Amino acid sequence: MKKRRITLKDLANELNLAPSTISRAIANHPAISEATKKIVNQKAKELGFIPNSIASSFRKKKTTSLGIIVPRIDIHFHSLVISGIEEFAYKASYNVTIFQSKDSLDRELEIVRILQTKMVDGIIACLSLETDNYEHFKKLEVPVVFYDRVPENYEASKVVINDFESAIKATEHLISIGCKRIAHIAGNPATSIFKARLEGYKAALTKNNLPIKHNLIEYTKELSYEEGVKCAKRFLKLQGKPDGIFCANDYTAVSALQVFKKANYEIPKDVAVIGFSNYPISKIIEPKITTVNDRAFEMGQAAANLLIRQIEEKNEIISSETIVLETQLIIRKSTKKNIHTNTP
Amino acid sequence: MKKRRITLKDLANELNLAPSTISRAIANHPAISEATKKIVNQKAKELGFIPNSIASSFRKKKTTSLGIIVPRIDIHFHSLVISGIEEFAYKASYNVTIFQSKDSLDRELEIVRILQTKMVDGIIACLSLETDNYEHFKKLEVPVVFYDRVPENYEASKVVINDFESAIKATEHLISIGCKRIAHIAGNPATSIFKARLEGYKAALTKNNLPIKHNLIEYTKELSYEEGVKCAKRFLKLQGKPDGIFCANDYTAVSALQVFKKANYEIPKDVAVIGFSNYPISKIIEPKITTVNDRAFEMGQAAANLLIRQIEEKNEIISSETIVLETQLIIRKSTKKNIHTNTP
DNA sequence: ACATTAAATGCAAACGTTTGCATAAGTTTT
DNA sequence: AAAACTTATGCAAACGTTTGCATTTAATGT
Repeated sequence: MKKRRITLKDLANELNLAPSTISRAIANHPAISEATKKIVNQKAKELGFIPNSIASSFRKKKTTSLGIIVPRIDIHFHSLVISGIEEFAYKASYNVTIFQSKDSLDRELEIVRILQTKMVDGIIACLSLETDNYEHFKKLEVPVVFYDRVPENYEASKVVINDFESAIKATEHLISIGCKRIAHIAGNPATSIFKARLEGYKAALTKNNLPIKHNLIEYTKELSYEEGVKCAKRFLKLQGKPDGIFCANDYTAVSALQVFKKANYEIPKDVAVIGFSNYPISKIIEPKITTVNDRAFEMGQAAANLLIRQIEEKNEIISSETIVLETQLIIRKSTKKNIHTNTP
Repeated sequence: MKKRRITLKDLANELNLAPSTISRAIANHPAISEATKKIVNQKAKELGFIPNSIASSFRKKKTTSLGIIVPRIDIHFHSLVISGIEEFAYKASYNVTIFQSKDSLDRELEIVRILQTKMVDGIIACLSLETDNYEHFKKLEVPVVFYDRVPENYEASKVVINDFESAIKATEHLISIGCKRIAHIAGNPATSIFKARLEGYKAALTKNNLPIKHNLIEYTKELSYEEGVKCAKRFLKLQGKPDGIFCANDYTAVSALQVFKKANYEIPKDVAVIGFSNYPISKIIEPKITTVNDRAFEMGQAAANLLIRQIEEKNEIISSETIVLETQLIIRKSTKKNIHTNTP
């Protein structure tokens, strides 16, 4: 004989009040006198009343929970974004339900279908690599905010960094320390952010009257460490070797650094290396790697903020909004050519 | 005028059937004829019926969702565990709601309170560093499974690795390659897992007739890279320097490796280094670090599996269960003293 | 003293699904 | 052909909270 949970009605009976009064008292409704609120809350504590939030959600048609779709949780970037989302959501009394698309469109479709069943008040999503149309998101009745990998040619709320400008900044930093032959390890250009980084790289060269040499650009499928090693080795075989390498992420930057180091090139003297994303490894590896802080945590916070604002928006005038976060270049030893450092 | 969502009743009216029949048809109940099931499903698709899972949860008193409490999402270990949980839960049609305790007991208490309101069918938790009693978990009416940092002297379901045995294995590996003066960089012994690693280290020494030297053991608060550097530097100042170092995690292993390398010691010739957890960095850094695979992903899967089994358990005979996962030593260059490698 | 207003509480329906039990129709057994 | 099942469907209540509206009581104004 397991004991039933205490409900509003139990409290009402106990106190000879209407359930509605109890409900309002606990919700701190202004129409209820302070006196009754006090009694109710006291009795609630005494009987160990725990509100049934499912019943509440059901009645109010509001779950105060957000659905998050990420490619994979165990990628550091995404775990930081999720952390930012959770942090903001928690303070706003929302909770966060997570799904991994595993970069599969099929799975993304199924997740969206699950979320359709109305368990969340809003959705934050980073598109899977396979996603090339957004019909499934159109069907959703709740607001959606995309981050990082966002839909193109489709009106939606988004939180992104300015990859193009950031890539220019990074490339120009290499130029500013005297690099003339700057190489680039690129991600898959089918993904907009990697394309933007590539374009930024090219734009910086052009802007500074440096030629774009196609053998100084190497493409990867997924910017893995192993792919980075291959790319760097190809650079190493070139006649005119690069004196600076801008890598589209930090893993490939580590690869480049190690390959050139092993071939007895000095970093940054012979070749400077710059990465992207500020992964933990970038400040541990020797020499520490200059990189672009991609603001993952802040991106999560901004996305949650934007989404919750949209959920709670009274005036439904704004249909979509795009937030572009400012990145910053974190300059470390791998590009400190001209600077004598005496730090221990 | 926003359109209302299609409900079971709408379908029922449309088809001149009772809502109960619709409900059963969609749930594929055996009492419903195949013919009606067909009509119902067809009509459901036609009208775009999406079941309201909140209503269902409310009625069934079952949410098919799990609550996860982790210290921080952006710690690689935990993100791997979460990934394992999500993976298993997804296949079992559960979804996963995440909370970060930020290693704060207060926050853990509040999260438990939130989860109390019955939005989850079960909970997976890694205790916060501050947690020293488990009263708040006792109040929960749903099954709880702990992982990694688990309660002591308290009956509960747990998923852990055998830290003690793993530490013995790691230390004996150092001994097997000829190390005589083995140091240890330890975590905070207040945390059971770090204490177990320390004890395993000591046990291995004793078992192999090596003395336990207290200046060869350095303690850290949180096993950070920076702390690791400090510990390693202290080892470097010793008269009898270590010829092998067993570190309680990979970050401190990287520190040790770099500090000794910088001081012109060769790894592993002069000093061998072994880490713990198999972080990505361990196989990227030069030389790659021998480490203990802590099975984070599998730990998540096992926890989810155990929890869901407990949720769905018909016979409530088993009140708690502990799963100990087998670790494995991943041997890499940082301990390959006697082996000539010709790998490129 | 009576009308008006304000403050506090109660009533009852509603949210969309599920489920035990009843019922109707059809089938088999005797 | 009646009795006993089987099969398929319907009825109606229930889950616990919230909310618009009605009602009661108290307070204020004239």
